Amino acid sequence: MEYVDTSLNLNVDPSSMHMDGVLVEELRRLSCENKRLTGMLTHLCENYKALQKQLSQLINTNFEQLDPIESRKRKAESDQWCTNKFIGVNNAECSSITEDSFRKYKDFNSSPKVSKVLVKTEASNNSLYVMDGYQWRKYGQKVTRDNPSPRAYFRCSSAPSCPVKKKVQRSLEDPTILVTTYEGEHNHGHQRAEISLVSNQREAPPKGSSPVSSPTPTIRSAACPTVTFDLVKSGLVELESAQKSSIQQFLVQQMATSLTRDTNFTTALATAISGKILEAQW
DNA sequence: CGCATTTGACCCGCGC
DNA sequence: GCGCGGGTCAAATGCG
Repeated sequence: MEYVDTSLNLNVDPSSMHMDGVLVEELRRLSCENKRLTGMLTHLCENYKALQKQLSQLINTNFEQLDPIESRKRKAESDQWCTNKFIGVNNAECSSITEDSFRKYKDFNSSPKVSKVLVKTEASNNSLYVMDGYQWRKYGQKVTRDNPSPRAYFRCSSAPSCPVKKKVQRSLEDPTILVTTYEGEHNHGHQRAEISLVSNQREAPPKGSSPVSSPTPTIRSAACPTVTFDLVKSGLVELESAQKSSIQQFLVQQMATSLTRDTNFTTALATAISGKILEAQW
């Protein structure tokens, strides 16, 4: 796995080298690394903006069209939302969604405990398996009146007592989109990373069925309503084999840039470096 | 043989 | 009370 080396060798031995040259060399190296990280950050921001724009457009244009049945159910859902609100379940907003699109999304998905995820799949893929990092056990399937495609029912099997359930059904308007409805909250930690991939074998479809639905990587938070980004469409992810390494690399880079953007971290780092230098000089 | 999925039967809430 | 539809159960089935 390729990764960004953010480590700093602070074990400077003054007796084994000339301090001035070493420091200049070190500063030069840090400067180069800083430039490289800045470049990565810029690239990351551009990708982020592009994704955000695409998501916003997708939500604005397609939300009502994707699942008109849901529009009819909104009254019932809002009743449930009131019940959930009474229970006192709160829900933090996802920072990755624009305020406007989130408001639309929140209106659409008006229950804090019931979150809906739209997963874009390949046209040839007709399975109802959605990767989200948790283990799910299918306990039922039903053809509903309003939608000819079957609805699959899953229970979270990551933990024995986890109450979370999910329903997966293809959108009536766009069969390549899986409408996944999560109910409840996980009472256990994530077993895998937030971004899950094809390699999640537990949720691989049974033998004989079509390949796992996929790999539109889903980026989600366990605590808030979730939105799936269609990275396939954006062109950021092209091949399944490339997905894992690119996403892992992306995560590492994101962590690195997050650290470098954190003023507390950089201050502490500067203090540590200067402390080490002073210590070495003494 | 154990485990997960499939699928028909059953349960339950809601509207009339 | 009855019918309808969504949700769940559990026996059957299949696979490693």
